[in-house]
Amino acid sequence: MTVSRALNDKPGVGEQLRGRIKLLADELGYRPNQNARNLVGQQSMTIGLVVPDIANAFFAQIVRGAEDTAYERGYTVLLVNTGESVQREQAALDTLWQKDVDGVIVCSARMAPDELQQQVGRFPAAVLVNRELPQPAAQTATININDRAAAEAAVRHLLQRGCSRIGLAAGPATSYSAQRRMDGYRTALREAGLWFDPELLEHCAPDSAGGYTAAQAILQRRPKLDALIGFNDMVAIGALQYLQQNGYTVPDDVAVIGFDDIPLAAMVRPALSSVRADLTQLGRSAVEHLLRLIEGDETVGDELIEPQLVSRESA
Amino acid sequence: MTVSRALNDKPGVGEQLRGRIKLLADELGYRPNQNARNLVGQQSMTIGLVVPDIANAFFAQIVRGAEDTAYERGYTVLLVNTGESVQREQAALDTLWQKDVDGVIVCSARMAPDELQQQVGRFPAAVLVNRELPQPAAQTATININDRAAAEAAVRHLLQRGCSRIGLAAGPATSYSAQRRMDGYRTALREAGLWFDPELLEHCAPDSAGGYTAAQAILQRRPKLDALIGFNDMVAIGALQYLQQNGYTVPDDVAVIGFDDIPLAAMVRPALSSVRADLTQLGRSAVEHLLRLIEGDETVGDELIEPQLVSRESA
DNA sequence: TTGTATGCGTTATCAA
DNA sequence: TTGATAACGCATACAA
Repeated sequence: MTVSRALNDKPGVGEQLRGRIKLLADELGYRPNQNARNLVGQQSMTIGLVVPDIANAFFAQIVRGAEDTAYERGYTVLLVNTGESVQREQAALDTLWQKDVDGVIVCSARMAPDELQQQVGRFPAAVLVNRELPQPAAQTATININDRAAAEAAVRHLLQRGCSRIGLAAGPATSYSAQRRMDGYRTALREAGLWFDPELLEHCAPDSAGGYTAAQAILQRRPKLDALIGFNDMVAIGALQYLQQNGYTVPDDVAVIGFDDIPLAAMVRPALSSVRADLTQLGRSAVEHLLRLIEGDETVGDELIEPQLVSRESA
Repeated sequence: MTVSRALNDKPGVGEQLRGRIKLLADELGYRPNQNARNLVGQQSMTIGLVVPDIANAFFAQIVRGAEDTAYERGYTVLLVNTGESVQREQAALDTLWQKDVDGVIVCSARMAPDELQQQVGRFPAAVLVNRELPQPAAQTATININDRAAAEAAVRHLLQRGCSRIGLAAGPATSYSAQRRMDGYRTALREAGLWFDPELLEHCAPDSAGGYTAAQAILQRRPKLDALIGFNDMVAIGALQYLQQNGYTVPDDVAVIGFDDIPLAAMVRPALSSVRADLTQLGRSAVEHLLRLIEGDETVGDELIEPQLVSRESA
């Protein structure tokens, strides 16, 4: 007991004895066993982080920010990859719960809203990334990227350049992000007094092949297109390829903008303009919110990350 | 006790009682507490994974492969990011040890060889990625990418194309990989009866900026260069940019090859040839080796991953 | 200031 | 086949 007190800097130990204990512990390479600590029911100083695909740069950046912050605060991260499968998401949350994590951060889960809410409710604290909750729950916060604002920024930038026939390779119809970006797209057009032309919009897979075929489809319907927004950078780059292969000059004939600002965006020719969110910061912020929730702070609100337009050659 | 036996499918429980127990456990949402299990001294079914930078695609792929395999085998991965700092590497291994992990996988640590060996010796099992051990230790295996063979393959490919003045943007002088690749480079040249010209070699940071300046430096010394090998794809892409901006045609004037085959390699113009190792497979393999070590298999040997040349437009 | 008894949730061991 | 007891390593509550 005295040893425990000495090592944990708790009062009630003679200073000289404390010194001897610490010295000896050091010599012996003593490290307190975390499992035993957790068992007694304190904090486990561990948080769970659930991501669909760690090899995806988007999530990797978030993970990095989260890991860094957790480390600074003395927490360890339990990472689980779900491979976009609901079943594995379930299993992940089960595992984390069994390990007594102090809280979880869940990135864009596939789970249905109410099931997610229920699953996440078991934990002492939780932060949801890129998901909204049906009803706000205690001990839970959300962090979303302001997709509407991102899309609006893209449209306004193109309008300022003098574009007026702006296409949208909109990504998967089922994606929440895609829906919010479509929203922002329509809002910005309306504000500019422009009519929304459904023929300028095409859903597509969220990769370069999707962008390629979407660009093709839109241009066949509306050959006088003067700008194109991609659901993400890969889509935009696919569109870029189609345009270049079919005699359009970018940005003079058609300006192009993507989202996310992946490293590739700066490297293609012409360099791709993109609307970016600071994902490392998002990860940091997620952990900070989570720790505040863990500490019982009731004032933790949801956060909306404001993206910024990075203007390069393509628009 | 009977409950424990029933739920763990151990013999010594009446079948009907076992059934009732399982049913009830299910209803109650019972999940065994991992900390208590670990405390009793069984396996923790958890492995540690230490990487320098999870946001680096190279490591992200390894992590993904490792995570997948671990999940399939019922293990959970404790991920720790070290940010290329020796101190944090230390802290990471300490934390993992305190958590009673069954084994660790350490990716290209910065730690000095003997310190690494000592640190890693505390664990029941360990796998080192891209590191060699001073003296082979029990319960420890290594997985390395055959950098020498990779560099030799690159050089031979260039020789076959008719190149004979082959530059090397060699990466950080302190990197083990870089040293092995230099080795392979010199070996392949010697085999072809070519003299090694130190002026054709330039160390550089392992990113596109490094490649850019290295290309510049080498070309100023040897303007008649006809091929350039980058330490990795980012270096090669940086070199590509320098070449294009200075009027060289790739691959006609100067052929370019990189290493790693990151997704970006296929997307730049001209598409980059690269020597790739299957990193997801490496991650899978690392976990499989580790689990065999954990199970006490004495026959686990070191592994050497053989990379393959992916020939695209640039060489 | 120091030390003893107790309990966290699970499993190994031994008894019924 | 079932159940009682002890133990894992630590920290809380209480006694000396």
